[in-house]
Amino acid sequence: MEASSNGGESSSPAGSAASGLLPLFGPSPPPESLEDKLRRARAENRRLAGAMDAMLAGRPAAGNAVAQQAPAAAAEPRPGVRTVRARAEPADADANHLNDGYHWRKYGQKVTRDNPYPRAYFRCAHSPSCPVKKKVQRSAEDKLMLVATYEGEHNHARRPQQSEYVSSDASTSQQQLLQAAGSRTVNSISIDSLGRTITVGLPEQRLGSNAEAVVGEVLTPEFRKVLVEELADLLKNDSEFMESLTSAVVARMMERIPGHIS
DNA sequence: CGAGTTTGACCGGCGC
DNA sequence: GCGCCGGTCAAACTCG
Repeated sequence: MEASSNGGESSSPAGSAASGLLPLFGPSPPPESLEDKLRRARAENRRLAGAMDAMLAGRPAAGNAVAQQAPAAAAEPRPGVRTVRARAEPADADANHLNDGYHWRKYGQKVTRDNPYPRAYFRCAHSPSCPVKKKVQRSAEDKLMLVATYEGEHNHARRPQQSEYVSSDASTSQQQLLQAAGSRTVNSISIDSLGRTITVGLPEQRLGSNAEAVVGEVLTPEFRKVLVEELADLLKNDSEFMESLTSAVVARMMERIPGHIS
């Protein structure tokens, strides 16, 4: 899988100064304030996870995908058809695959006239009960940009999957952590999320300690909050994401203006 | 051995 | 009718 190839961007590339890593285990606050903090963190975590879920459910692509309306100048969008653009990992420069949390079966590939890169055709693996199809093709201008076109709506839940987005339960973090625990010691933990690798550093006093011993402490709402904040930060600083988000919002608003012709 | 992918063939819509 | 093109099929193939 592309996520495990670790070829993606990292918020704190391995080998960089420790200042780039997020301190996880600061000096312990008094127990009473910790409870409050945990409650707050839990609530915020739920809120962000919910917002993210809503965003992703509305437009099926996750990964580092950015869903957007069809360009305003393009032909009127067909109902149930959504276009999603996503930056591919450089390590996957040849792959036409977009991880969006659903299970797809490829049923064809075709070179089209206006694009030197082949277009791949996928059907939801739940077909024929699920009618959703998608087409994935690299952008002719930017070969690292994948353009996916989704047709139809899934009539089933996403499959549980590692390396997707921060979920509201601990399983994702746990899987990553157990992976980390496979090694004797850890000084940072990398989590692939939204197609990016987020590296969270452990404080000095934890360096070299047994990974399994660290896992229990790291599986906390605090840790997950750090993850969500790191994710939000990544997206905030991603000009491409912000640009696409802005155009999507503007398109939605224009749709709601009576008399507006898109 | 089953699930998933590849790839050439085939089909239908569309413009000329 | 013909050719082009996008989309789909299905047999062969690969991989775990």
